[in-house]
Amino acid sequence: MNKQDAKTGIKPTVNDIARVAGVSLATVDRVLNARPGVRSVTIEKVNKAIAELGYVRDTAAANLARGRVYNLLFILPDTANEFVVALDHHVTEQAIKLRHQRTTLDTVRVPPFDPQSIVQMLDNVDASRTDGVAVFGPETPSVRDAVKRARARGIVVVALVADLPSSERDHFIGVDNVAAGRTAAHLMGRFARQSGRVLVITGSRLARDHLERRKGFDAVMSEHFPELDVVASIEGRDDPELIRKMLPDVFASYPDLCGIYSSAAGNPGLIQYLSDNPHPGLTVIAHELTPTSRIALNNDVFDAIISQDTGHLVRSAIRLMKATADRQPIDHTQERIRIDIYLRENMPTP
Amino acid sequence: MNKQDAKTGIKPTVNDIARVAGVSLATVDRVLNARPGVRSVTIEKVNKAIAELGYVRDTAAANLARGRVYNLLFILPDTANEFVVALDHHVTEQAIKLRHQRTTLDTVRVPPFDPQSIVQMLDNVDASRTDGVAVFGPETPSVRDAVKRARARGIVVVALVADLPSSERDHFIGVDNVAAGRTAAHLMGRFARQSGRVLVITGSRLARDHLERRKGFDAVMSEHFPELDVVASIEGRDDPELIRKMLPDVFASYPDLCGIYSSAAGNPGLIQYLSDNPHPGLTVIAHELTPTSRIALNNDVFDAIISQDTGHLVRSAIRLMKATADRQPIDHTQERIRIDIYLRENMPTP
DNA sequence: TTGAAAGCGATACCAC
DNA sequence: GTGGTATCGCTTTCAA
Repeated sequence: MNKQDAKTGIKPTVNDIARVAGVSLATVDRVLNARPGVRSVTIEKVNKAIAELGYVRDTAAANLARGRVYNLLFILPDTANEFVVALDHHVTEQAIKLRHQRTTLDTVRVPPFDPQSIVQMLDNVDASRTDGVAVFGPETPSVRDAVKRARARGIVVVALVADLPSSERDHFIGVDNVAAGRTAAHLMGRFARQSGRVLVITGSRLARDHLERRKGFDAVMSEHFPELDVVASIEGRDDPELIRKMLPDVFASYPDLCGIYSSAAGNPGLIQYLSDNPHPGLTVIAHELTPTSRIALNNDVFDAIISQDTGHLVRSAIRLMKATADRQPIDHTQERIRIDIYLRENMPTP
Repeated sequence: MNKQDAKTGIKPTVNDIARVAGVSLATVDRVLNARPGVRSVTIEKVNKAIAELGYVRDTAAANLARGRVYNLLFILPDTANEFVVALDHHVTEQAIKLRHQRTTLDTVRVPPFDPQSIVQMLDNVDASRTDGVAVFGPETPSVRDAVKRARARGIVVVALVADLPSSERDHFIGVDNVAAGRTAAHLMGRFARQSGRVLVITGSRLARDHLERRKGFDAVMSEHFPELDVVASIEGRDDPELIRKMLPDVFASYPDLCGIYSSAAGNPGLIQYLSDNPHPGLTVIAHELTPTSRIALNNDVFDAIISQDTGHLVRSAIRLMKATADRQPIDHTQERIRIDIYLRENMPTP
């Protein structure tokens, strides 16, 4: 006897649809996956059954039958800075974990601040071997076009950390950097012990995330903390050594410097300088919780750190690439990357 | 021809094990699932093949074959406070999402601060119908014992928000509340505009999370900010109306009050009072980002909010209960709940 | 244009 | 103690 009496409110399956629609399993599958070669009358019947039963596909079973494998690629800048190292680390970690879940993760490193390398990487991605790519890089016209080309080939492309809005990437995984800059300014304003000058250290004019932070920082400083004077920023190019060398001049020029906002990478240079030349009363706010910045926070060299969870960034990128590739819905609250504020007291244990 | 030549480095399956070990599928399964009735010699053979091939079970396939369904239960205090409402909301949200992924989620509400109701609920949980329970409640000897009994029956029990360490619960999902209290103190110390008195509003002496926060707060205040004097705390029992009524006396007693740390629930009462009786220069730090506290932050009634992500709490609890029920490994970095600090500038959009 | 039947990887019932 | 085999929900040849 057939399990006809499955009216029991349990989950309907493809078999139920086939029975109700009076067609075969194969036909149900054709309709379900929009495959050609089905009369529209039949399509109607099947769709009616689907709606009637409230059918929802069991993705796990589908992937099993299909032998579905997700091949994802991360394109990261080839810098030694700890934030990128942390991202890379998390990709590797997920890679070994997801190997047993039909997912492969690869990472390629391209020269930093070099749009052409990214373009080249993107153009080399083979749609038949790669389902999705996560890109952390500058937004230039050439990158934008390469992203568009990749997407046209059917590859899912997401922007990581720094957005590439003009490229029509599938998703952006990262924080609102304008808000991050505003947050830094708010903390600077409330923490600064006196009025005086404030220095901003930026990274590159090419980096969208850096520009946005700067913008947000300036807005809040001028609006809410007029007693603090933001002086011309220095461009550290994420280079610790360069930053360390630039600082003596800055302090010489502004004896009343009371705050520094390190909005990009290169923190080790700043920390080195400040450790060698202590400036008590100086309020320092930097980005990204890393082994080095963690120590600086513990030693009162930094007063606060604005951060984003690298593990979350990577896991979120993976989930979004898979969901997009499968045209599945997204849980936006889970994917929203928060702007973390860390003080000495609330750092997570390493 | 058989797919003998699967030496291609691809994932080994139960079939590969059976072939290599020279036994049947059924026997492989017996060994894999530690079922009785297999000679130790045979067990050896199979285990050897498993190790040799580096086999890892495909959970998706296993759950499909098994018809595995996860039935999980959340026990939450029956209060109208927004934090609990948010938790409840996320449980419901996940419930409808996971319904299509072999998972059912239920919530029961028990009277707040009432250990006996929790004990009753726990004792009534049927191990044959429920795989795991997440409990948010006070740590009392009776609750501790009920948790132990539930676990003895084979039910996974996790503590949510407030830990129940003495119960030997399977996991705790929540923040380090001592550190949260320390964080609040650090912010209070840096934000307070002058020296003076600081008030702490606690919830219940039964609530472990409240006690821990208080402990952390006091420690940092006395150690780092001696210019601020923490006065005897008031116990608000998470009751907005009660809190509102207690405040006039407090302000009368301490004209130099310069800070309030609202360490538990009941914020609406505090906000109401402060809106009716503005105290410019007063630094207020509260817990949990909710619709109400969000507005208070926006209106400068609150200076900062210490929070924990309710969506993350719920998703994490679910993942942990499932993983524990299946004896699967856990990604601790993903499950760590962060102590969030929110200023007006970095609140996530609602 | 449609259907029958063989899997995907793992489990479980029923024999021997 | 072991092995054969149907089954889970879905996909995919191969025929008809």
